[in-house]
Amino acid sequence: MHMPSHTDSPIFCTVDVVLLTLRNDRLHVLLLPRDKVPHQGQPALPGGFVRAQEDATAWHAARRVLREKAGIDSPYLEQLATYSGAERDPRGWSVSIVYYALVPEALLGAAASGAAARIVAAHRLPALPFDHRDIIQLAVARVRTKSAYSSLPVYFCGDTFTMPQLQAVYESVLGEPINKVSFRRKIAELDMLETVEGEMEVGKAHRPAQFYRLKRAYSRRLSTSGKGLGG
Amino acid sequence: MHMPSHTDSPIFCTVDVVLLTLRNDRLHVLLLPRDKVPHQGQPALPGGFVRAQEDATAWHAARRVLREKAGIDSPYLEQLATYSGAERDPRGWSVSIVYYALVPEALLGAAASGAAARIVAAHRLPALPFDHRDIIQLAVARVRTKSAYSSLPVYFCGDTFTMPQLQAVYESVLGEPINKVSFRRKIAELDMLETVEGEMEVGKAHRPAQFYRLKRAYSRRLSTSGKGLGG
DNA sequence: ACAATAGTGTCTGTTAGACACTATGCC
DNA sequence: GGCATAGTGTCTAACAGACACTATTGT
Repeated sequence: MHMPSHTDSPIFCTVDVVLLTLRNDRLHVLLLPRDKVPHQGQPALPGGFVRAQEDATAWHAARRVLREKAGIDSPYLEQLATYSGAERDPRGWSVSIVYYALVPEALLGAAASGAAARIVAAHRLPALPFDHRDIIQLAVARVRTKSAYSSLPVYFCGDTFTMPQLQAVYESVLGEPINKVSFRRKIAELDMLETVEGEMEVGKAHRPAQFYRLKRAYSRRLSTSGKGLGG
Repeated sequence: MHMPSHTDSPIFCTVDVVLLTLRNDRLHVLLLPRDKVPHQGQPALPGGFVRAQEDATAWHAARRVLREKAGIDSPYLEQLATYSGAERDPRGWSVSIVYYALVPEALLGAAASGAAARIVAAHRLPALPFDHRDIIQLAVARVRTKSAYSSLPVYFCGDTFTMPQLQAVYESVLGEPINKVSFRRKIAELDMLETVEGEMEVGKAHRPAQFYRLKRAYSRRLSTSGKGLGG
């Protein structure tokens, strides 16, 4: 059986994670200072080598990296794309299997606030090493596209939320206002939410809003409607 | 600089290609007998090791593999997903960056008919090694989804085609009939086709159909409409 | 009572699909 | 002329967005 020998195959295999959250109604991404050369100390996507002994799959490697480097266990962690080639990393021919995660800002504030973590606006990225800028832009594009016809943005919310809150989240992700009636129709159509009985948002000087949560069946799952939302 | 040493990192990196075409109004996939163990001789997706010295990126590796193993240069070759893990290949921890290609049946007949190439219906797959069955099913699902709102199926056609031919292609890919008026409205909306002046389909005992081709600007590019087609 | 936002009923313009009609080749 | 399919005009039902109205809190 012929396989490339280890000496003539300097391909190294990594995972990178684009962790997205909403802050001030804008998509933000988590950057961490690189702990290794090249670009040591510079903000970059959390990433690391795949460890064949430890990680069952690249998905598990991404989950481990996110946990080890940012202390975050994201409920939503999905493959984005794989970047590869001879030129993207000065150390040699590299493969980076990239995942994206969506988390509520609250979860992120508690966990990743240690170290020198930076949460930067996705529309105003600083200079980034490797092809991390392209990667983030693809992740943002993917999330926007998917959000138009699915329950994806729910992962930016906490366990419970009101309709106006959820609508604001969708509007932030899509970057445009959504008709209130249409929005509620679409969400009802997806049939993924249930009311949190009795619980109401209180303390505001107006009619209180009903709290909702994802139905058990849809938890950690993705619901899609045929037609798309907003626009 | 710490990198995993070659000895403790037995990860090997491959590409696989799902080449899809339409035959008898059904999606079919190209399978080739494996030239190496394991599963030597069994039909499987064309694939091979990434060659760091030769391939600029995984995309180039996929193009090379398709060219070397099937003699095909596909105009459409796009990344599908990356499969990885310790269990999927008995040789060890593997990464397979998977691409999918769309070609007209005519192009395929001429090129890949050598050797023991098999073109099998995607809905009746034989037993396949590794996770190739899952991979093909993902590719088919991806093509169906994308076809509903884009010009993707045009890649199954030759250089020129009539509207009824194109509609039949969309119907085959989506697996359901499409309203003729709606279809022509959508295609016109995409604004990606131009008439081939004068050229008409002749020899049939009925009114001849106009031939169309992709506009130069849209050649090799993908056009998407907001709303989706058919259904 | 009033301000402010939650939530709903309804109207209207747009659009997708059904249907029917015309167009144009071969026989 | 008859048949078969290409291609188009038009009606209708479904749907998304606009608007306006009611509901319910705090002050």
